[in-house]
Amino acid sequence: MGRPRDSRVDEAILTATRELLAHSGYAGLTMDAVAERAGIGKSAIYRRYATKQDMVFAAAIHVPDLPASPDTGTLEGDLAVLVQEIVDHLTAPAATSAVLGLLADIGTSPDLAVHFHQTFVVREQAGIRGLLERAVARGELRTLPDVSLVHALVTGPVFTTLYLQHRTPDGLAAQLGRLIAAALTTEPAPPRP
Amino acid sequence: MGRPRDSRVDEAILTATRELLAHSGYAGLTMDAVAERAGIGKSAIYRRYATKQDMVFAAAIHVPDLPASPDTGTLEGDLAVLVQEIVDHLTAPAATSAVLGLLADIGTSPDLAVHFHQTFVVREQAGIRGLLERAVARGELRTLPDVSLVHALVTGPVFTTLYLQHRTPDGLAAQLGRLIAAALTTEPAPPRP
Amino acid sequence: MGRPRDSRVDEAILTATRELLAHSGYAGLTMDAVAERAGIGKSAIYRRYATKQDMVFAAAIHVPDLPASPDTGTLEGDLAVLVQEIVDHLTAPAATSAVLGLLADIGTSPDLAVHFHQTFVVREQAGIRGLLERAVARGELRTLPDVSLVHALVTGPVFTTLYLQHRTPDGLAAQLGRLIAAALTTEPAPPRP
Amino acid sequence: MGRPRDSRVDEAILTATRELLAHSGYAGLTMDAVAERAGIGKSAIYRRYATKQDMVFAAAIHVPDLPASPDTGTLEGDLAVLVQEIVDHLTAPAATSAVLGLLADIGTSPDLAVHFHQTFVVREQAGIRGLLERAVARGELRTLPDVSLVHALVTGPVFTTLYLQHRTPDGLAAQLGRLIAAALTTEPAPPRP
DNA sequence: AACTAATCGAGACGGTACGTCCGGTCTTGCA
DNA sequence: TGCAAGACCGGACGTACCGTCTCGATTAGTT
Repeated sequence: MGRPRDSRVDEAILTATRELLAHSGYAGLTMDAVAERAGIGKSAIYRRYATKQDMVFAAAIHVPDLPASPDTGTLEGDLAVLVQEIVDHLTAPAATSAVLGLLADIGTSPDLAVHFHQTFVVREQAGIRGLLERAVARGELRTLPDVSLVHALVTGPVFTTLYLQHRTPDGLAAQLGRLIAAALTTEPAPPRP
Repeated sequence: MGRPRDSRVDEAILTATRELLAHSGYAGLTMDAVAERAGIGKSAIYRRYATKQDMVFAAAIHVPDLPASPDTGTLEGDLAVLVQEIVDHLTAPAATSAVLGLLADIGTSPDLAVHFHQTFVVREQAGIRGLLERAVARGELRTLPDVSLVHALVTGPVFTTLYLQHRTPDGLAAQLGRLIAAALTTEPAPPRP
Repeated sequence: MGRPRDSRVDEAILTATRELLAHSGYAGLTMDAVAERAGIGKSAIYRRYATKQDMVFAAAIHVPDLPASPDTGTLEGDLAVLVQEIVDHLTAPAATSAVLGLLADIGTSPDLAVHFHQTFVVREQAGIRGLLERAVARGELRTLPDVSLVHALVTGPVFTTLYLQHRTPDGLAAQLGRLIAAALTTEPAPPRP
Repeated sequence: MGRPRDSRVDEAILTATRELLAHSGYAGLTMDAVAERAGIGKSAIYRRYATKQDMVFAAAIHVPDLPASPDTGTLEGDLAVLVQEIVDHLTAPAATSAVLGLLADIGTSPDLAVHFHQTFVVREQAGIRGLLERAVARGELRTLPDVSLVHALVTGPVFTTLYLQHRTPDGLAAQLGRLIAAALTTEPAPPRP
């Protein structure tokens, strides 16, 4: 009952957070600054998000009902599409500085850790599993590889490129798609007799 | 002139920092807490390190005169050894929480960014370049691959495994060595005529 | 036109305010707490009272159509009755903590100041004036003393006893009545020739 | 050990508090405003005073080593001097608004209550006791009156005049001295046989 | 043996962000 | 229109931390 939440306030918070993230980065983001820019009171923020981390997560980690990745017909194509999706997520101006900040703060709050895991690990691994099963069905793969390992191979290089090398990931998706497909389809050397 | 620095103070700072990093994480680490635990004054810290980041870097990022990775005779072996070195670096109790914190703070300080880049990117890529050149010399590779890409393939999955999946990287080195070697040695499909 | 105000709501507000005043004091009194305890909404309060001060005033300062103090036949007796009335007003559990809070907030709001003055100063001084005029008529006093001064002599000691000394004012009315009557009826020393 | 408190900071806090009290009153006084005006950090304030009340008390209730009131030779004169001292205390620009605010907040903090009592009640009553004993020794009084009662008679009317009537207490000291002396020296009517 | 100069522990300092709390206003839907 | 529920803005509170600074007390090397 009572007065319902004003959806314009929701929007204003998220927008202001994204703008400030893009402008000042995660560390330079202030709750008061968000409130002021959004033209709202701090209480309106804390009514929605318990901590700064929660708010940034909601604002920066744009996770709609991720549409299941399309079937491109080949393992390599599917992988390339998946990598490109991840790249697109992480290169959104707000996300870039937020992801690392949140990742660093995970040690502080178990809640945040669970939330992060659900979004990035569980969700992505589900997509990867589907993708691999299609490859098995097609005959590209003989057995289903370790999903966690493929997840690491897919997301890891994107992280390194963005956050360690600070390079623009142009062409990364295609390259990674090809390389990972090659790695997975190569027969491991049979154990010596 | 004047009184020389006390090397026991150096030790006490680094030890206390490592212990507190392992116990409270990067975000929970306080300069006052380090000083108290080390039994020293804050001025002794700031005489040595300009910022919290500098101190943590010195304490957590154990970078001795990296001994050039040994030649194991195969690309796969060399890659496995390299991955294992990276894993060992990052799984040191203090490093785990420090690396992400520092990475997140890089946006704040250009100095830190340069320092980090020198240590992680330049150094590792030099090792990778050598490793790949050996493989070319052996005939395992026909041409020298893009070093940045291989760097991403080598370090990225380690990051994902540790910081996203929060799994212990047992056996990761061997698996990654095999997969990356396979990916690099597979001939890319020739363009259709 | 529309729905008439619910008198049970009026009662609930006043009762809750008094209970909370007695329990938490003026500073600890919250509008939300009053609403919750009264089982009503905050709008019902603010429809009746513009500010917290107004509400507390209405709840704590019990001012009916003050029955003119009876004529006891002597100045001393009249004074004692008046003091006792003031004591009774101020020792009501809710009033004790409210009066000081309101007095302190007077600087903030001129409206409250006027309201307070009307209730405490004007009203009481009117009573005192009548009382003194009776004494003049009786011959107990030769001239009418300064009403403000007598007002200060009558109300001040009650304040001190309650709010500075935190003592129960047992017997205070009788004592004050006797002392003030004595002071007023004593001939001031004639100016020396 | 360590760096000693900077006495200029002490001064700056007290001065800023007094100025703001005189300008904005007790309710309008903000810790941030005090810090800003004093040109210091809030931590410097909270290192010295646990709460806003403590700070205001220290700043507004100017209580040096109260010099024992002089012996004027008569009870009336001694009383007038004492009243004037109290008036002077309370009419200091900072004190006027602070005293009521603190008095109102006493319910919140027992510490503050004790502090207040020590300063106003114990100290003043000690002065009054001495004054009355001198009057007994002189023969002006036959027996020592109730100190609490005289305390109420002395301080109460000042409170009423300042805080209820909002009048300037010109001439109040002389009037009160005369009236209270008269009240105390008048023989109570002997009980009828 | 005195002097000089830098170090040391302790802790105060300015500044800034945090998350909480309240007062007074506004907005729902029900009666 | 009244009412309960509760969201909203604004702004103060007291806490915590960073990096700087100031003490008095060491502790070398230099006169």
